Amino acid sequence: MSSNEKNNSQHDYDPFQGFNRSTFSFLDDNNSCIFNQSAAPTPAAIQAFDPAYMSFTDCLNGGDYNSFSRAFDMSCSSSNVVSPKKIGIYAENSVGDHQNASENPSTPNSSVSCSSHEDEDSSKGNKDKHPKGSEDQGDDKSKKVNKQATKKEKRQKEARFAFLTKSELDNLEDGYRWRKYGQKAVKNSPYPRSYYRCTSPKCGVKKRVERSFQDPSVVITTYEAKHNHHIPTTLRGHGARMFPPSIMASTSSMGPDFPHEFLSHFLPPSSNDPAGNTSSMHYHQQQQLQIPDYGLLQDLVSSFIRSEAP
DNA sequence: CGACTTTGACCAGCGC
DNA sequence: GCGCTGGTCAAAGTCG
Repeated sequence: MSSNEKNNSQHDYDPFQGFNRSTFSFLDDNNSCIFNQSAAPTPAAIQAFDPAYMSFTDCLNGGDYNSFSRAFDMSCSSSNVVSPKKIGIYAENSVGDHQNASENPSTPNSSVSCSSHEDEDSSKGNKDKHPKGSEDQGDDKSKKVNKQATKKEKRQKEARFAFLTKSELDNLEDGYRWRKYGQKAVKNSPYPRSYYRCTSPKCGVKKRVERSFQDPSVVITTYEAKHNHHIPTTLRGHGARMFPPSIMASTSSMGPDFPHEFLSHFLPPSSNDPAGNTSSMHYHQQQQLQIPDYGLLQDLVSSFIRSEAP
């Protein structure tokens, strides 16, 4: 079995494998930042996120949620106790809650925030969709019902990850090809929410993109499920330039589980992009995020590869 | 002409 | 039951 097949067979989406030394923020159920890039990971934190010790998913699923706070030296208040579900709530909340996240005073320098969860609690996300006119089509109806039931079961296992990114661009290029299938006005926000679906056949990955009302410079991108394919080799725009060639070559061999979007926020601008106008470029320009060591990225990649190796 | 976006309508879940 | 809201569909339009 190839490493790719192994990836595809994996059930748990472990986006933070290999990111034990990265910089990111977690949000709790109050969308309060419970850990951000300003807090240097402790050895315990590194251990907590080292795939050799425990995967991120395992950590989330573990019984001792407070190990998070210990691991990251977080001074969690009673309301900041971390739990997988509580973290996950973030991705299910309305934009108003996202706004709270972005306006949270505890995250003034937090440029990238993320949350994750298995959405077993996403009752809304499990709702069945009946296409127009399906009621008057006997067999088609039953087929669609079965299809929807399957979809429903599938969705219950799909992880969602939300990223808060500072960018002038709404649709951050992450290397994959997306087709917009909807846009909705968001309550209490002048900015609409856009719905995208991966254009790759049989890939059910979706993402929602919306801009924070409180901080319009913040783009909230929520990913749902994982890609069952690699990044397309033929990309429109500058997508393929988001990663330096060495990183692209490495990550493309990792399989679809690799969190390209997440990683992209930690990458310096690609030297292949003379215009430097990728979303990540905007991000780094605006936030002046310090990349402590470019080699670290290679380490992260290597770490991920090791964690995926049989 | 294919890929993609826009946009109004539809549907289901939820709270009251 | 009703209204609100989030999520999705699909026809029409746009673009390269």
